Amino acid sequence: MSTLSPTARVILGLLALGDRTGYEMKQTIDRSTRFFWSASYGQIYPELRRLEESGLVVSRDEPRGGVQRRAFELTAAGRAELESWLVADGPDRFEIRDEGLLRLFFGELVGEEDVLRLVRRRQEWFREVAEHFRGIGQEVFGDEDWPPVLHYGIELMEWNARWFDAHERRLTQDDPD
Amino acid sequence: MSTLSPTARVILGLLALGDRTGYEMKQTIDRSTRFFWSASYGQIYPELRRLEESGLVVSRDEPRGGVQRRAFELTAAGRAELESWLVADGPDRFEIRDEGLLRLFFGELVGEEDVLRLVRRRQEWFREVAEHFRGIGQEVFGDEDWPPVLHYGIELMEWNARWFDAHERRLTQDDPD
DNA sequence: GGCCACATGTAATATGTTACATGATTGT
DNA sequence: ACAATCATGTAACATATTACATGTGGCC
Repeated sequence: MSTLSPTARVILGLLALGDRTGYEMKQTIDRSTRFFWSASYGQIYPELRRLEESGLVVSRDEPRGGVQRRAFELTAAGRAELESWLVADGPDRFEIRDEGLLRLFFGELVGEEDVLRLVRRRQEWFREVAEHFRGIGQEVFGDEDWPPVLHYGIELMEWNARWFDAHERRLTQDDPD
Repeated sequence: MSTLSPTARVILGLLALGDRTGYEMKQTIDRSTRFFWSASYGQIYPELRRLEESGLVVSRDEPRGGVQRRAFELTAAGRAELESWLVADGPDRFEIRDEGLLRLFFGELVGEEDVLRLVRRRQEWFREVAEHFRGIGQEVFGDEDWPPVLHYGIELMEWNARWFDAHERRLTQDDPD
């Protein structure tokens, strides 16, 4: 019994939400889960094959005109697997890789102005990403309710921007210059 | 000219901050950068060898009694490489992998009570991690000033806990049950 | 004719974790 | 005697990105 990778579970989830092809899943991922769980074609297609081999999904060819197209759907086993993951109690993987924080961590090795430049770039970047997320929200959901995780993403980016605002103030205030 | 991986740069940075052996670096990483940039022995030791091959660090044997021990230090080239990274303008890698958010994303596939259980577990978990970070701060820095990134980590965990508090309220309020 | 969106897939490479092997020293 | 800490390292495996190859169909 090989435990499924989180990426495999994303795929099962996307099938449950209505996606049918690898291409579609990649698009959904880029518009929604990418921020907290990304995946590339190089993962998606091989994973779909593995999932079919283990009987959690089935596929059939459904070309659109001359464009080849393979549509997947969950089997009963796949749906069961998905649901047992969704309600499980186990610890969730939580990882951050943030090169900017790394540079801030090593800030004492460079001049104050360099740290300030870094801090200001981050404020800007986080605000841009927040705006980008809002754009996606408008585009995909318009005036309907936006999904909680989209709000989470926007608010997290804004929190970060504010944290770096505050950090800039700390740096400029207690500095004799 | 092979561009250095972020992990290689962490190593250069830790050398600049005073670490000397792979073991020491691993410890520092586990106590400080792990939260936003982790690394295992399986990365550290091979990376040190590569860095020495490219002339950015040098090592010599410095056994402590009978315990073998290899102490590294930055070369001029290594220090230059480190500093040029620290002041560079390029975009910083920023990645999150959060399985809990993934489950929240798929929340509509399960019952409300299951989502609520997930949300409450996250509140708890984020508060525990915040406490864990505070513990590290006390242990390593005591009453001295704590580094900005440590505050960042604590505050980020607390922000998360509060976000999930608020989300719980949203779920229980506009629910007819 | 040319570009973009749709669509699938692989190979090479990069990155990272886990488990294991080895052994000295310190403290209980 | 034994556990914990100091210390180095590798092999197997897992995970993920990038670049490439290939082709259709719709639109301007």
